[in-house]
Amino acid sequence: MAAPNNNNPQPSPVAEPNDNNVLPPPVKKTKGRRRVEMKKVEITSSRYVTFSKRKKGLFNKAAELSILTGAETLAIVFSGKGKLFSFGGSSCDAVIQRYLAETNPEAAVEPVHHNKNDAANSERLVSTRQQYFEAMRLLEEEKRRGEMIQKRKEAAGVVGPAEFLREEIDRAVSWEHLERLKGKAETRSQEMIMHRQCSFTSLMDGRVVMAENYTNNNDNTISMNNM
Amino acid sequence: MAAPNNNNPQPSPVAEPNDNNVLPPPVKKTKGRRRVEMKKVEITSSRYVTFSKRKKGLFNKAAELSILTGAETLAIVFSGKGKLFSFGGSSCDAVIQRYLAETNPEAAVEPVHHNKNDAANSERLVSTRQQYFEAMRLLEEEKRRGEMIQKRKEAAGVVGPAEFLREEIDRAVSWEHLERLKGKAETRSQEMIMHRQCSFTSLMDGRVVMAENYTNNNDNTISMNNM
DNA sequence: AACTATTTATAAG
DNA sequence: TCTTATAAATAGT
Repeated sequence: MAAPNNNNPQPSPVAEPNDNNVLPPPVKKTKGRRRVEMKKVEITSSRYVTFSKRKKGLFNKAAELSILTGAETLAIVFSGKGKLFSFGGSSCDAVIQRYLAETNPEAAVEPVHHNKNDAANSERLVSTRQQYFEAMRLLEEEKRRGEMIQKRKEAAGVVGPAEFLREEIDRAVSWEHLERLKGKAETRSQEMIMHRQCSFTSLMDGRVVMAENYTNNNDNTISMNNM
Repeated sequence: MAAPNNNNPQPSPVAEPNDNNVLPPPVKKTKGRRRVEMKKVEITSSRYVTFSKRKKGLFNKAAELSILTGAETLAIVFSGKGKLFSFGGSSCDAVIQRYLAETNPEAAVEPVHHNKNDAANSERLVSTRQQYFEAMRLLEEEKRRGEMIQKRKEAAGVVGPAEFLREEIDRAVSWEHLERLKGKAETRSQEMIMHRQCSFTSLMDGRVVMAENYTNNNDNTISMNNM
C-alpha cells in the first residue's frame, strides 16, 4: 500500500552492448524484499517495524475479505507488549442489527432506527430497547472520543473530519464484535473503551485506510503507540 | 490493496520479426491476476472462491504475524451464510498459561505441567486447578475429535497424523481464545465445540498450512464445508 | 517514514 | 482444484 504508482519506463535490466543508448544505470538501489525465515524476528527494532507493517496488512486483509464477500470479519492482536489492537470490518448498523437479532430473536425484524419517544409497551421488547439505547450511547461516546482525536489530528494536519467519523464508527463496530463474543458483559463497557488501544481503520470509497494507533489515557489525553 | 493506478503499459506485445531465435511462445495461457474493484463480488460462485482463498490468506497472515513478532493473534470470520471460522495463532500452553494468569493472577507462576495427583490443599488454587483440568479435558476432547477426523482423512489419503495433532491443538487454541474473550462462559463448551465450524490450521516447520473446513455434526459425522 | 526489488497472494482460466 | 500472469505486500535500506 502507500504505493503511488511509479510507472517509470526503464524495463530493461539487461545491460545492452551499450551503444549510444542512454539506459538508466542498472544499479540496484536496494536488495528489495527478501525471504524471511518464519521465526521470531530477533532484532527488537525490526520486530516492531514488522509488527506495525504486518498488523496493518492483516487488518487490511480482514477488511477486504469483508467487503469482497460480505463476510463479517474480526481480527484481534495482542502485541508482544500485551497491547490490544482490534479490527472489525462490517458496517455499524449491520452489526447492531445482528447483535440484537441474536440476543432477542423475536425483536430482530424491528427497524433499528426507531424513534426514541416510541415508548416500550411490550414487556419483551424492553431489554432489546435497552440494549439498543446502550449501543447508541456507546456509539455517541465513541463519536465524541473520535472528535477529540480528530481535533488533535487536524492540528497535525493529517486527515479530514469525514474520515474520522468513519474511523470511529468502525472502531465501535470492533467493540460490538468483542462484546458479542464476550456475551452480555458487565457494562464496564465505558471503562473498557477508555482504556483500550485501538487501531483505527476506515472504509473510504470502498478503499480501506489505516491510521496510526492511539491510546486514550485516563486523563483524557491521547498518546500514539504502535506496540 | 486497490491502488488507484491503472497503468496498463502492455510490456512487450510487439511481435519480433521472429528470426531463427527460438524464444518461448509469447502466448499467454491466462491473463493472470487482475485488479479487482473493492466491492462485493456479485457472481456467487466467484464470491465463494474468493472467500475461501482470502480466508486462507487472512489466517495465514495472522499466523505469520504471531510467529514473526510474538504477538497473539486471533481472526474470526462469519461467512456470508453465517458460518463461523476462526483462527488462533499462539501455542497451546502459552494460551492456557495466559488464560490462567488472567483469571487467577496469584497462581500464574505455578507450572502448568503439574502432576494430577498433586492434590489441591490451598483453597485459592482450587478454582485454578479446576480451570486447568477443564482445559485439559477439553484439549483431550479436541484431540479425540481430531483422531476421528484424522481417520477420515487417512482414508482419503490426504495428510499424516502428526500434522493433525497440531491442527487439533491449534483449533483448541482458537477455542481458548474465544473463551477468554467470552469470559468464563457457562461451560456449554462441550456443545460449542461439537457444533462449531472450524478452519483447521497447523504450523509445520514454521510454515503455516491450511486444510479444509469441516463441520462436526450431531451424529458424530463430519462434513466438509467452505461457507 | 519513503523507496524498490522481491516475494507472496490471488483473479482468471 | 491446478496453473499462470499479475497485483499486492513487504524486507531491508
